Amino acid sequence: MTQRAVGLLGNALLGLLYQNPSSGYALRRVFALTPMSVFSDSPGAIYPALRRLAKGGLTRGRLEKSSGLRRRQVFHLTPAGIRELKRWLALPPSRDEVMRRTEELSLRFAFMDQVMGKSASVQFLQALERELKAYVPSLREYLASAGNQMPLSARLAVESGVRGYETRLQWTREALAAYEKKK
Amino acid sequence: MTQRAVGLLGNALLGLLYQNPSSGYALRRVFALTPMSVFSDSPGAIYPALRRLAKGGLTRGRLEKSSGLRRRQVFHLTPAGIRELKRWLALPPSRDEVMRRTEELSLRFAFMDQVMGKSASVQFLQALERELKAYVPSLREYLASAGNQMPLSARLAVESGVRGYETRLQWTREALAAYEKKK
DNA sequence: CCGTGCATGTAATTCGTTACATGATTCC
DNA sequence: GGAATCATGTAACGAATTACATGCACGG
Repeated sequence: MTQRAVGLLGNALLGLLYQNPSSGYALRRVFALTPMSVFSDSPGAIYPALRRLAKGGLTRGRLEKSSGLRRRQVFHLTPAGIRELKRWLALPPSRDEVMRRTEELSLRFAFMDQVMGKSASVQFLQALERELKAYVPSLREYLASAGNQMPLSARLAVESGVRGYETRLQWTREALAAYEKKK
Repeated sequence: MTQRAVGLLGNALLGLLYQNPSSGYALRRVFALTPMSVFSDSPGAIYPALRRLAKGGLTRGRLEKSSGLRRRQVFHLTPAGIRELKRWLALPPSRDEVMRRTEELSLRFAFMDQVMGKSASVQFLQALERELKAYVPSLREYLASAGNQMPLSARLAVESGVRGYETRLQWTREALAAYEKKK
């Protein structure tokens, strides 16, 4: 049982490598140049993470000598790596993630269609909608009861957070509609 | 020059202690029970952070013996602590923060009225609006150009992120209007 | 007397950040 | 020949997570 967690960065790397085997440098550029910029593109984060994945048997690197450039290693997933990626993607969105780790949920969902198929994506969205529908009202209640005694900027800051969750809830509905229309 | 950074958690603690001196336990409960739950309420995070602040001369603890409970330390800000808090709050929202560290911006803004006054809050919102107005279109462009080749769930995930920024932009306008009305 | 809440802490481990270091190639 | 880009790494440090440990007080 290789039940050790690989961390969020590790899973992000697995997801990207599933789509196409890449070098560490190519992965860094994805983090630097696309909206996946939540992750740092620093070599001190990426290369050790890639090494951990390889050491855990989840990826394997192939040394490319062909191009005239400096030796460059292209990583691809092993069967164990694919298993780990699927295990992670199959996790339903937890309450805790919905409340404080939205980034991780977005990342999981982004990979979902390709790796798990549309029906998994729909199930994920339905579960997410359920959780948000339960959470948003409790935040609104907090704001209604505690907001009056708060300074304006503090109240507005909380309001901004609540609006974020409400927007995400609205988004799940539109996303579900998009999957409906596809069929 | 005590120019060492105290970290996001450190600044959150300074802000809370400015409002009212508290024990570590009381601070933990704030993180556990209010929407400030982005921060962990684990003792392994809070107590070492409080100790760092005290060691840096930013806070001082007073041992309370009065209550029958176990000895309990109530921390309050020193003048240096207030200076550090104000220095942090005076930072304008950077592009990088707008893109990837929204939490920190929200936290700064939440404390702003009390510590820096309304005009600082308004300035902060104006700067934030400027940055968001510049950033959102570039994200929309990315989505328009790269979105077509992406799997549906990936495109929707990016869309969710963009919507978040758009919601925040809308919020800055309403927040500015709220300050206008107050005058 | 046992669980729950108040209250504070430490140790091991893991991970990210910052900064530094190296080396090849291409373009000007 | 020097800058920019491709490409990979390490070392020192800081900080969070998890898990454990302690101890008082109160209600049932």
